[in-house]
Amino acid sequence: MLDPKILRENPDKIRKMLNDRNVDFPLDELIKLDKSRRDLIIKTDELRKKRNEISIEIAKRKKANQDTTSLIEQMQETSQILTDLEIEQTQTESNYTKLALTIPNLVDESVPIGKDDTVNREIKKWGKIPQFDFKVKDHINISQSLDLVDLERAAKVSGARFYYLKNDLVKLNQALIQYALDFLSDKNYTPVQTPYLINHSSMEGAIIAQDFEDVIYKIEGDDLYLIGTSEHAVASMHSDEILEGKILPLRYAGLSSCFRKEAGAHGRDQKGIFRVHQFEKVEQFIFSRPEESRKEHEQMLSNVEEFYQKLEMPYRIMILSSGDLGKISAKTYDLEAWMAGQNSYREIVSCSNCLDFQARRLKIRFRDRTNDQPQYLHTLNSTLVATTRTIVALMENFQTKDGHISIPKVLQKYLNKTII
RNA sequence: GCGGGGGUCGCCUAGCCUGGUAGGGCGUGGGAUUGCUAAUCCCAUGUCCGUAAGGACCCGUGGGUUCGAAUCCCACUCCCCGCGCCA
Repeated sequence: MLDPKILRENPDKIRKMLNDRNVDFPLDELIKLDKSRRDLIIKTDELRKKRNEISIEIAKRKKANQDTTSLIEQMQETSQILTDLEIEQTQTESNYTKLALTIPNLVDESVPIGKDDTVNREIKKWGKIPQFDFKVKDHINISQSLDLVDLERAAKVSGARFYYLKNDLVKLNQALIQYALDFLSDKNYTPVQTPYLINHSSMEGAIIAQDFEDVIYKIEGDDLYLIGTSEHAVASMHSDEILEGKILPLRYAGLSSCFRKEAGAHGRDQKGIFRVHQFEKVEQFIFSRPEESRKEHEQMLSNVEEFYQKLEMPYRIMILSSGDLGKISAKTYDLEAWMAGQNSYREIVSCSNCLDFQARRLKIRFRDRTNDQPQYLHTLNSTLVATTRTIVALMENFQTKDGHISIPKVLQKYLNKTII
């Protein structure tokens, strides 16, 4: 949700954003709805004022045993007009909110403008791309020969894009989670394992409606949705709250399984565990003062870099262009890890600043002193590790000549071995 | 799942029976005063509209009855206690 003040005072800023994002949106209709919504508030407020005045007068007269017939007649009349107006107001309000909830976030000035991912800008490369003196295998190959993944039976039991992890890959999955939690705990993040099912209003606060269809599973018969990431559950954790300014920034290390429909991804990354419906993720989530969110964003990214450097993982950092940017994000960095089996960089981390966009939808505010006007805070989120994708990169980059996987130093103590 | 009790403006609580401007305490912020970090007193402390003056809304949520609902009625929801089931 955008600040309605921008809508009123600077609609061109929004028009530019829609253009930059290459999004169709009936902005004029939203402006009109905002206007009529406010007009109706003024009208109904006036009527309620009148009603309150008469009501007080009736109470007074009743106490004094005076006649109230004409006043009650007036009340009846006023109430009738008010009821009609209220119906109109509720309708307008709901139309406004419905539409306002679908508008995407503003785009940060530092974001490259362009229609799709071809315009994403690389800003950094780290690490040496591994060279092999043998025929490189992809992760599917490796996991099959080491009996680490069973895709066929998963397909039988659950369908495409599901998997059974087996043997040491189960432990590697856990090792990544544990390493990530330790890593963030050391940086004073509060670990939080979230509910995996959340209700509609929480989900709608965290994402935009279209995404419900594309990525979110719904539980039949209940007002519950499977989270696509712990971000959804952590963001809504403080909904409808006014936080004390002094506790900011709030930094959470969210842990959860993640569930995604991956609608529209048919044909892409069809095989293996790169693109799946379920995986585990440790996520950085920050509630920040507005003036500090850009700094926090950079800090999150540098945490991510440190994490993957310690994992000895070659990567590059991209800034997503306006056309590729998620609707709720104002600016997103992706970390793309080198994947030897595919001979290319692939996305494994997404690091976003949502500014006050989610906070407005979820009504999360803060203030420094009791009598201050509460203001919306900023929310930021970034993958630290999404297990399956990082496992793919580890398998492919750390493969050995004899078909095994060597384990990066930082993970060895969690796995209790140096090779799989 | 069944039975019982509950949800009041950050926290605690009054008001509900008997409908008529939601009151108090604590905490917090600001101020006054006192030669101490204490005490006392005053003001403020939910949301929305409005530049403001001001006004409207707010008693878990949504309906209903009524001129008027925190209060009466219905449904839902969450919490607590007991029973049942259960990793």
